[in-house]
Amino acid sequence: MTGPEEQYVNLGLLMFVGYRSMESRVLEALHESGFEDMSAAKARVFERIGAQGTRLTDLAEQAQVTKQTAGSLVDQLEQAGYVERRPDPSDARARLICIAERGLAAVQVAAGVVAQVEEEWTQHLGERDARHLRRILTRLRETTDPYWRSGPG
Amino acid sequence: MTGPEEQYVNLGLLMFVGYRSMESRVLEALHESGFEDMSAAKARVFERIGAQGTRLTDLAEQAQVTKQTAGSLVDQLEQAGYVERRPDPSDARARLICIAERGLAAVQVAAGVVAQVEEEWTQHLGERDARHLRRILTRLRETTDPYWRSGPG
DNA sequence: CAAGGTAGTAAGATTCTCTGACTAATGTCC
DNA sequence: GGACATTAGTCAGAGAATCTTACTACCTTG
Repeated sequence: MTGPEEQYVNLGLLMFVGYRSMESRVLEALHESGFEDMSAAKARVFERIGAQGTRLTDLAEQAQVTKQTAGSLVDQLEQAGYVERRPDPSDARARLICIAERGLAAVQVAAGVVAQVEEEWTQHLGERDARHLRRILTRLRETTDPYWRSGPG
Repeated sequence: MTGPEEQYVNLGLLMFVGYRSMESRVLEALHESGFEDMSAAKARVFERIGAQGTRLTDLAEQAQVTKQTAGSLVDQLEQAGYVERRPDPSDARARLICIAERGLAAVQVAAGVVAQVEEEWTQHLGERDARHLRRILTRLRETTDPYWRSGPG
């Protein structure tokens, strides 16, 4: 009780700091690599597109924005060449949002930065705690992610 | 390629899910308690106000927005009675943003929800992993939080 | 086929956020 | 002490993100 005691910080805030750090790093790298029209909001939708394409409604739910917001962001991503909309063979109302050529290039850059940041974090935390962190956060997701395992398989 | 294998999710995204969950819960409780004019953006600034008051520039830095954005949010918080600006005795240019009466009431509600959510998380993860999570995130903050330990003591 | 639900779009307002330019107080360096 | 750079904060205006309400087209179920 005498030293420079660490004041209490809630877990949500602690996660925010880490999340925000990763986001900034990725966005910064994208801007430097010619993807200057990528923004945080667009990236939050973009990064949730699955390999076989994802419906707008699912993107909206995962990113936790309304369908209209997601739709507007996808419009911009489409015009910028990051994604394309294809008809969904299983439902004529729906369309699958798929990653287009420019999007693939961005994904590669982003994946590189993510790997590097995670490596830096592992250096700081140690292999053991880094593994722990991933495992615990993954388990936490079971209670905090409304979308978790309700998605389209 | 056969089972429902857990697909790789980066640590930033994992933290986002947890952070967002906490934020939603707190905001929801505030809205139900008569603090309907509180928003996520305002809360992100508000929750960083220290016990002795905090300067606008520090709030902006911690919340990772510009001074202008923070200033605008503080204006709204002030008009809504959550905070008040007082002269900073140590610098006539600066003012200390302090939590006002209504703000204290909101803090109490928020603190209650945070405690409850953390309790739920502890139930899900187990005491041991919950402690681990806090410890690891706190340590991670040393590398990810640009404001960390650069603040006004 | 009719009724109700789901996928997505349209229009418009509000909120958040930034850039650029500015004032006033402080700190620094001779 | 005075010139100059720095720091705290505000003003003005634009752009981005987000929401609510309302709508169309398609699907599902009986």
